Amino acid sequence: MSRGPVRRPTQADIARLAGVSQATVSLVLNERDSDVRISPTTRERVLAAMREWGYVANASARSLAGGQNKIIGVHTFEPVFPTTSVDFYFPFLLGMEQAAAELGYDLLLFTSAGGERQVFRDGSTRLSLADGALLLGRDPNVEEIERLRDTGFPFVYVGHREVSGAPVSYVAADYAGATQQLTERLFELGHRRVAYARIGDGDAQPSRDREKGFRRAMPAGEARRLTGPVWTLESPDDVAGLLAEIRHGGITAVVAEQVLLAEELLACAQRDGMSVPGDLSVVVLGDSTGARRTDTPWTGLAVPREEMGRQATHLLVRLLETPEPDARRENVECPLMPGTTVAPPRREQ
Amino acid sequence: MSRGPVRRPTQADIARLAGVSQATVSLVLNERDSDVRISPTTRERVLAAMREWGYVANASARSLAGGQNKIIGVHTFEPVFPTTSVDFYFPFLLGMEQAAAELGYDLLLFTSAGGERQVFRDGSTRLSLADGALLLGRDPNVEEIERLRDTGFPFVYVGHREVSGAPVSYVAADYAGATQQLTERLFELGHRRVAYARIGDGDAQPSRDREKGFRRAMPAGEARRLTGPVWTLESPDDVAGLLAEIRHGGITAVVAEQVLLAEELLACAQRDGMSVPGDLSVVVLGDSTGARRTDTPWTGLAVPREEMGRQATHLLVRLLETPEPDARRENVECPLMPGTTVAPPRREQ
DNA sequence: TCCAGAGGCTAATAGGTATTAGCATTTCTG
DNA sequence: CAGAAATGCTAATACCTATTAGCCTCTGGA
Repeated sequence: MSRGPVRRPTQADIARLAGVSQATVSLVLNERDSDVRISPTTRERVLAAMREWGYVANASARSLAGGQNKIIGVHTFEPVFPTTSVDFYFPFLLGMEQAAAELGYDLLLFTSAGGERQVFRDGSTRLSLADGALLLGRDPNVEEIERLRDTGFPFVYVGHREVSGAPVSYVAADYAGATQQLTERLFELGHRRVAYARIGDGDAQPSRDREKGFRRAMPAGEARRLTGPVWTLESPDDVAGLLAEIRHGGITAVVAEQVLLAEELLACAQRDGMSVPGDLSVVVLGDSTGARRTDTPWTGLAVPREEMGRQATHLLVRLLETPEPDARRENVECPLMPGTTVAPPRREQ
Repeated sequence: MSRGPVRRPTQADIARLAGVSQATVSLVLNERDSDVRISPTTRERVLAAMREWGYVANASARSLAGGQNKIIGVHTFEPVFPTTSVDFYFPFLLGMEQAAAELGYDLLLFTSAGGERQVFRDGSTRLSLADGALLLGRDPNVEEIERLRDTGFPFVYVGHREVSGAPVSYVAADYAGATQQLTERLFELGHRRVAYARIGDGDAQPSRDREKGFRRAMPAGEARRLTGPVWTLESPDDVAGLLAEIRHGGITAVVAEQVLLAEELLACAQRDGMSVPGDLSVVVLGDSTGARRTDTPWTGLAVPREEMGRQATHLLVRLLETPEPDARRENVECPLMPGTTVAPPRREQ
């Protein structure tokens, strides 16, 4: 029988109904242990009226007036759509969902920025409907992040972000640590010459972190360059050349940044009659989201996306409830996958 | 250097700067072709001031003044968590996300209802933070749906829902139609005795719809009962007995409600030396979300979850923008999966 | 009897925007 | 040149909540 949008009851309506003032309704609603006291009788009358009329605070008014909404915004810099992104995106969301539920917050997914997924649009942002925000994306617009930081709006980036000017809060996977451990394990097994390889430029933060971990695992001294070369390929087509270099250089183990690279390497190696891990150990630093063509159980790391989502949410809520002037950074350990693509090097014949 | 949140410039600030009134700033900002005109000179002055000071409209104030929030609420009656639900839940969400993005709405995920996932809590609901809501869940609380309907709050259920009293709007998969087509196809292939089987009680709406489709495909007349028996098993353990009945009754094709049932049936049949589809054709009415143990390409239907999410979102937005007194119901066709588990019956020897 | 103090509540205001009635000025029309 | 119409803008108000200063009443003590 509902004809047209029914106007939602406001605090003023409830106040009229309960025979009190709007201010009293607000005070009851927010249960502040402020200096203002409300008698239990009145409180109960107000609560009853709220229940009866299904009163719900207006989020916009509330946030305009400076109150909390118990809403966490989630902004992704890429559309979730192209289905390839789904595997990347959803585990984070899952973790956020779980943490938000525990903490009593709802999640506001910003989808409406249009194709470009900007935080600011026509100079305005809907983000501020939420109490704070989680930002997410492999290829964020750095200027927008800086601009948002400068507004003082609380947010946490999911993933390692360094921007110019003041730092921002983030929760990142500890790629460096995991890579270091994996690489050290190769040396422990007896490998002496270990290479690092990636496809694409190594400019992205996760890429830099991984390389840093690799370098940290290198033995000290001047042998370092010889011991652990880093190759950056432009495309998967270059893998054949990489393999030639590997054989030439007496390299017995490769740390591959991406699954795609590792798979290509495996294919080339097998074509050359080499076995993995018999002739060549391979460690992979990416996880298997996206297209993977083989079921090879790679030795490497897993990206703890769910845990990152959870932890970012917890961090944000901490920041919301007790604001801090400085940015906070947290690392989440990457679980190591044992896999079957690493073995001791073949003994010199 | 940002010490504390810098106050963002408001329209009043811009107005002062450009030597106009706040109203003018608002008018310039919104470029309404209203009856109010602004001279190009003034417009330019205002725009310049906005640019210079990095003016950003306050979303809360804007929606407070405007009424609509451009937010669609999403309520799930089960937690997304137990990871088994993820496959069920996310495709819907994906469709909603896409549609919401197209339509310029954001998605508010209600997670905070605590363990019980109730719409109403203490008699009030956070749902109305949003302009309207999408409800979702295999096992919803029917009373809550009725109550929500009676508040006049606009919502669309994703899935077929019938509740007592007035009807509610929903977008459902056309299980009945797809089941009917699949069953008719069996008869066309020459099967004469076709059974329907399920595990668990058939009380849920999707179950009833499927059975209805099955019955519709039956040839008319009194032969109907004999032609198409319906079995309801209590547990997978009963499948062996079911198979015995099938062989006894000369049944050559089975319409199985769940993948689990079909897989069990296949296992039993093979144990008995029967082949599928040689000796027994099997159609499956569930899709493969959740644990499936074999890779059998079942002949059956797919649940168009993404499309349902998309369509529900579109329907809701239509309802929001031009309110209608009556509930709307829409069906989404289930794609049919050809699969390899259906064949003509073996010729009588 | 007067005063102090506490208890219980309200009036008033801020917060930033959108909208509309209406005012002042200029230009057009006959 | 008077009156009408168009132009360009502003003042005022509504939207709904949170917060604070302050008012009124009642109790207990001196």
